[in-house]
Amino acid sequence: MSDAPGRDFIRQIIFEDLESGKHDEIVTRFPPEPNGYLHIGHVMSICLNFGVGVENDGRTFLRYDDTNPGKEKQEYVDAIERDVHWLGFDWGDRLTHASDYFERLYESAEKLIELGVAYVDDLSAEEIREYRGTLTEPGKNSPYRDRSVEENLDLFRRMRAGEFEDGTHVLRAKIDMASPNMNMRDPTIYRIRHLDHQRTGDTWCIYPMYDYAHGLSDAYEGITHSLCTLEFEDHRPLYDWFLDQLQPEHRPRQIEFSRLNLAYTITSKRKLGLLIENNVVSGWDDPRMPTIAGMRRRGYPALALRDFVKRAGVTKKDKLIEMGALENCVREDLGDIAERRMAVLRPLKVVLTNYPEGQVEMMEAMNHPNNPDMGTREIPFSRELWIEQDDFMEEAPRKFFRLKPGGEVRLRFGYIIKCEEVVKDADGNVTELHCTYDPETRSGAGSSDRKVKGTIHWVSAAHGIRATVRLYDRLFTVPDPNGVDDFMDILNPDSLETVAAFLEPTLADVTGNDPVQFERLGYFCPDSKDHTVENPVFNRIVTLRDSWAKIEKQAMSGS
RNA sequence: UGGGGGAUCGUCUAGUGGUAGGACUGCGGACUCUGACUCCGCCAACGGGGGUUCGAAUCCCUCUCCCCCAGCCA
Repeated sequence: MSDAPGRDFIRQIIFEDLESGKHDEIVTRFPPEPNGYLHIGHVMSICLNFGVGVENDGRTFLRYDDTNPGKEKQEYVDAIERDVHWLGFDWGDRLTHASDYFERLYESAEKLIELGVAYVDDLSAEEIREYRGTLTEPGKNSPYRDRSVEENLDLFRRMRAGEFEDGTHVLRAKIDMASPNMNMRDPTIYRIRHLDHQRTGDTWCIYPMYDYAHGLSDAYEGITHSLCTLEFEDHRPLYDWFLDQLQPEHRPRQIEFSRLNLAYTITSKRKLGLLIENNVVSGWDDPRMPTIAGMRRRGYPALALRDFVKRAGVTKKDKLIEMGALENCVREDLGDIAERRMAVLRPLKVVLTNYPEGQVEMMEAMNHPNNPDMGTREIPFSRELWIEQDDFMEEAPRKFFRLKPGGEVRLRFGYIIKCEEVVKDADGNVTELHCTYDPETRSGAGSSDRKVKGTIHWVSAAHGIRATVRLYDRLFTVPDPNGVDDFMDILNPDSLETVAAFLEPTLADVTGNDPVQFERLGYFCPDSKDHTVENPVFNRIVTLRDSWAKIEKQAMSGS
């Protein structure tokens, strides 16, 4: 690890705190609320918090911020643990919950009352809002603000005892109703919720608010650096205020960084939930979702995700990162590790008229062009083959290196073939190509060193495996859907395309969901939910870079 | 017309008074039994205006733009 460049502003602060002796151990925490699935934005936070811990031989807690029963579910708790582990991080025995501290938090709240800096308010939610004032006008004090310590204590204990209905009382911090910072205008500390909590059951009917519970939980765990996103910046004075009042043994410091936004995607848990409710996607782990579960199912490697957020960096500037940056990381990782296979997504029949009927040759194919250690496999070659519809053009432009009438092309790991005849149906659609092959040009062993410009992939018609392949695209049509209220209007109708494909036979019995490259097409993996040996279902993780597509695009816009 | 933050190539990011660098994208080329990979090259930025200084992205003044905050959500 070298210094200065490469160290973001948070790591710089931590470095200095270690240098100066302010801390001799770094303790961080990743504190999700279990009210939804983790998404790409959380990957950033996870990598930062756990990364900083690992880099400094420190400790990192996975702490559930479960202070709001009703919104939180065990399903989400389980998903979060799975996702963090999958990303490659481990919290050891440091799995905690804000709810672990409910008793301590309660006691501290009584202490705030005794200190005279907290009071029970009888105002309704609506009245509190009215009393709060606006961004430009100060608020005014609640008529209940000056109750005695005894009265407050009595009321608060009765709140806990369940004597009051939801919404009738809250405990508030007594700070400053005229503060220019809205968070300091006597924020609520406890509210009444006669609701079972997923962990504490019916033990409590009052629950602490985030601002109160969070800083103290940090303190209880000895967190040194409490890293959160920018929108909590003006909560920091309140975070510090609680610590000032209660003087816990450890004093954590909150530092804020900017969220990571990905172009053409949303990360609001609420909106993601709506996509599911409206059946736009199949669930939290739909491969189009920006959730960790979705990206995992899509086939994005954990390493690629980690690399991506590392490259995005930690700053305080709003980010809207291009999709291409993520895709680049995915390709970069997969390029080295994914074995190559052949598959035809949109089949067109080719008949080799001079190839003996019934003959089958086994062709040797490299599993990876740049890494012989990954071995070879054998693929059957026969008289009738599938090739990609896109690999044939009847009237081809000059730069088209694939098959055209009278033209030649190499079949990858096979022979050079020549297109002799185009067979069409009554409507003029091309249904079949009659070609001849050159026996001297067998891959590897060929006696001819003849070269042709194009090489295309293929699958033997008699041996190909039928499979469903799902092709994914962005979910939205605009770069920043976060800003759009009715996001149903900007959905990409083509975010999922399903095709019936033919796969080379070596793909017949894959069971895991290891990624492979379908040569010339992209990276694919068996779908973790729907794939079976009987009914193979593959997801396209990401396409390959396609410079031909660019040429085509230019030609289209140019003419 | 309150408060808190932020502005560097299209995108992300380095830089802390001394040649504005990297990554992604884009463009051009080499190579190629994947139009992939790899390699080479190119385009491209300090929000505006003043000031201090031999010298400013960096310091000062000023303006502009963007984001966040009025939950008994986190």
